Amino acid sequence: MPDKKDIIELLENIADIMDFKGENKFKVGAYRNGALSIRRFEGDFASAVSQKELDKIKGIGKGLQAVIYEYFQIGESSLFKELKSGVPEGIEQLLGIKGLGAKKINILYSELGISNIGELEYACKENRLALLKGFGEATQNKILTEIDKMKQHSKFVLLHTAEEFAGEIISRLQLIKEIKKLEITGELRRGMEINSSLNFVLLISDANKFLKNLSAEFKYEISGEMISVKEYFSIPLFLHLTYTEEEFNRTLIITTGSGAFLSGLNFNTHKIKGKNEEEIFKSLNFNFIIPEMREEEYLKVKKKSLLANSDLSEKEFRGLLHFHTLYSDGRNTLDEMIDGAIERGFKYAAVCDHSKSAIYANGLIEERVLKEKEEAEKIYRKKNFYVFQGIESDILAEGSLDYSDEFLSTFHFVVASIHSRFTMDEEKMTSRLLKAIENPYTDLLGHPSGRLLLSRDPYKFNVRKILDACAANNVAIEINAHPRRLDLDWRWIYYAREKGCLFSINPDAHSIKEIDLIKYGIITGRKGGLLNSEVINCYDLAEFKKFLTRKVKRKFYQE
DNA sequence: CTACTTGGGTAGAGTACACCATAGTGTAC
Repeated sequence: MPDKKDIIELLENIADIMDFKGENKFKVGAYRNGALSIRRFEGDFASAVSQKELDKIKGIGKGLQAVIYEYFQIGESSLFKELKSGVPEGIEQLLGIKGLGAKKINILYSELGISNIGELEYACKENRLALLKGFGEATQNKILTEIDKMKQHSKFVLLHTAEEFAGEIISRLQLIKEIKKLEITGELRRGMEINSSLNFVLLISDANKFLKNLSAEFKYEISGEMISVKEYFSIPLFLHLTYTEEEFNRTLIITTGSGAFLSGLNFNTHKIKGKNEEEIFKSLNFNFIIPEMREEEYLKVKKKSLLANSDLSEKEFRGLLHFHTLYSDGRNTLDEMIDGAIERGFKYAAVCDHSKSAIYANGLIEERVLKEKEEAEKIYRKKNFYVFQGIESDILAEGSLDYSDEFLSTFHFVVASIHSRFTMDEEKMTSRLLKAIENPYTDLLGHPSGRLLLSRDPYKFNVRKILDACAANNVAIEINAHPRRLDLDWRWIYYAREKGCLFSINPDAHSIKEIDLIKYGIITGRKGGLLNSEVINCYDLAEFKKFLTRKVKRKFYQE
């Protein structure tokens, strides 16, 4: 039986091909919009289909209904099949290249017969693109750079993907009874934001039997005590074999790394001995350091008080700050999001939908803000759970936020973030951010660098100046927990802490499920040694209210 | 293609920016 996800994918694929073929852009848009409507549809999709009730979903008209019903009935779409015939498969891949859209790809295909990335790269290198009408040297170079980046990025996966992979490996390895003990190690154990390989340490009882059983699960190569599985995931998998407890612990430390960290501590790997990691650190005259913090950056920190092990954990989080709802581009109602927060043990929340200039995200004009605020108060009264009236206000090109000061003053909590105009020189971007930080109503600088891991570089700005300004202006810094962002980069956390900055770790959730992404932000915070006391989400309700009124007066709900 | 308004027809996300070409298009957010 097809499910919601299959239909969304089908509609998006149809839109892509229509776009490539130069179909009417509103028709293409209708398919894209239809996919979005279904993505946001809250009810039971399968039953809506079987009850023939799709016409109740806004954005799904006659045409799309026919496509969906057909797909449910016969498992395919005749429209999609027809569209697809004669379109090479690589076209989809080409759409993934930044700077290349349907129109340009169409020209490349019809003029030069380019139908995949390999051919495109070759044509660029032969200078054939620059000769086409509408193309030039700059475009050609940009495409080459993008292809290069794609190749680099394909060697990594994001943290949550690595975790997913690891889960699959663990469930398969658990079938092999010669494995007495198993532990994740390497980049994933250190909570790195991107991972280039998966690593496990195994304690094995019988090597021959183990290898025999392993070959039933994986195709592997063996070299010394290390087994590598190359073509199972997009990144390689390494199993490090040990046969005694002591060996297991030593290997765990060595493979956890990082290499630079261990050599910086002058860890003599031959001398490593002990029942567990704590003992091993102790025997070498070091305090135990949690895996996440075992990085080169740790060794560069001068202020001793910053080097205590991070005590951040999910159970200390009381405030769910910065999340979205159906009002802007979220997939759940405010009411549902609050239920999600309550279920997860949060004690209060601040809804921060997009502001009015975020048109692409259905941002809120003043009138709609008022409506959401009203609802927030209602929910607060009904559920006896504090719902702060927040906003994620766009930082405009020159640094002002996109509501008047008067209007801004009516929010309980203001996140300021950049969502457009990323390409500015460092000086301009820095002063743009500075102005936003100096705005008296700004409480939090959202995803400070704008990076999208493995996809978009951070914008250029003077990070030190910005972190200094956050400290000076009492503006907290976000560690956006979305695995695509993990922004602020953990490498800057020690510097910010030294300056006395406060932090806020937020899932930027666009659905109930995404609230759980907060754990990746916590891992990232732990990498910088962050303490609960430095994270405003760990404040209790009274402390958080106090934080909100540290600079400006704010009117909370009347008791 | 969809929604809305009207009973057949029309509008539909807005905008900055890079690039190529020297006025306009394509793309991304």
